[in-house]
Amino acid sequence: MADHVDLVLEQWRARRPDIDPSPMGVIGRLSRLSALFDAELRRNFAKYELDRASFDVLATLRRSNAEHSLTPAGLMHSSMVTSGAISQRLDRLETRGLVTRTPSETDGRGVQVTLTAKGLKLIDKVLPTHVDTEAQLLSGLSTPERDHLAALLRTLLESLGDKRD
Amino acid sequence: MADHVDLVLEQWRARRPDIDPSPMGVIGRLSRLSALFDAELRRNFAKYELDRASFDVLATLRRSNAEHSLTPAGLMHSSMVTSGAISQRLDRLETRGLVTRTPSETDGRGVQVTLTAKGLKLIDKVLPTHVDTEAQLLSGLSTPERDHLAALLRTLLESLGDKRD
DNA sequence: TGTAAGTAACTTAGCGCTGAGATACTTTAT
DNA sequence: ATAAAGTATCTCAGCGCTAAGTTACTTACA
Repeated sequence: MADHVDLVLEQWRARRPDIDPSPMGVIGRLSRLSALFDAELRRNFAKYELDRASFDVLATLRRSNAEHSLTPAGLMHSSMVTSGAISQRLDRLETRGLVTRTPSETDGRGVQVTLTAKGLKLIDKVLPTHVDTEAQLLSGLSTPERDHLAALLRTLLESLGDKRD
Repeated sequence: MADHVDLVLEQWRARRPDIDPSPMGVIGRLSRLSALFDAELRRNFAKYELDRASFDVLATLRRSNAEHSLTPAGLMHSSMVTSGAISQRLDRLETRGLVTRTPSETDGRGVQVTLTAKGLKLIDKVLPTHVDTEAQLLSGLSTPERDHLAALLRTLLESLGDKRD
């Protein structure tokens, strides 16, 4: 049994036997899987005229609180993109009537982003199909394997300083 | 102990208790790690006036064979991007004198891409620092944990049809 | 042999993101 | 009270990618 990364590792060992390429065995596979997952999840989003960026914002608002409401800064922290990207995502979602921007009552600089009824309806329709797609993508592993994988990835994230907030 | 994804899972269980969000425990962490790794590797590439795209091409040529030479199609298959992206990457690398494009002798449509001496020197300088950076990123796991993680990721890649070629 | 289908590489419009910077408001310190 | 520093959001030029389409060549077959 061998995947693409096994070939790459073999090639490196042949051409540069002085270098231990084993870290690529983890990081190469991880980034390859990430790309494959992304492509597949995108196919599902497209059925609902969504992309990853829009889905991320809608889903983050949906799960955040009962009001489905956050600041742009809150969305930024959750999404790992810059503030400029959030502004542009919100422009698109606002144009489509899926979210609203309301000035903060307490802070003149602040804005509150809230799911509209239309946005709520859409994300609640897409979410189950999204989770189903993810489950499909993981169906090559048994449940204990999946749990073990999640635990290893969590250890790694924690070692890199990933925090709850 | 909890990472950012644990928080997300809790939020989903609170807002949508009818949906089992556990697939996100794997896929969410995986894509988060991929983004963190990418950012850190980029910092290293930047020291050598490289980006991920250029590094990928140079490294693929370096490990491919003794001539350090492939077709654009070969580079495309290895890199998971489109043919248009490869054309543009090669434009940039050719302009910098790191690779050459030579017409194929047997196929009038074909092109052979080869590392120049300058390109070879650069990739051989960057490669050890790249692997070191990767090893650093994985230092939160023990060696057996790393091996186990690589094995689980390989199983998953194989289940998704990832092949050696 | 001629032509249709297939293949390799390239071109380009459009897209979303980054990084830098601008704007407007708030907090802190004097 | 006022200036300086800090914060929240937005704007925009530039970048690399995708998707669609083009060009040039090769292969298969009628």
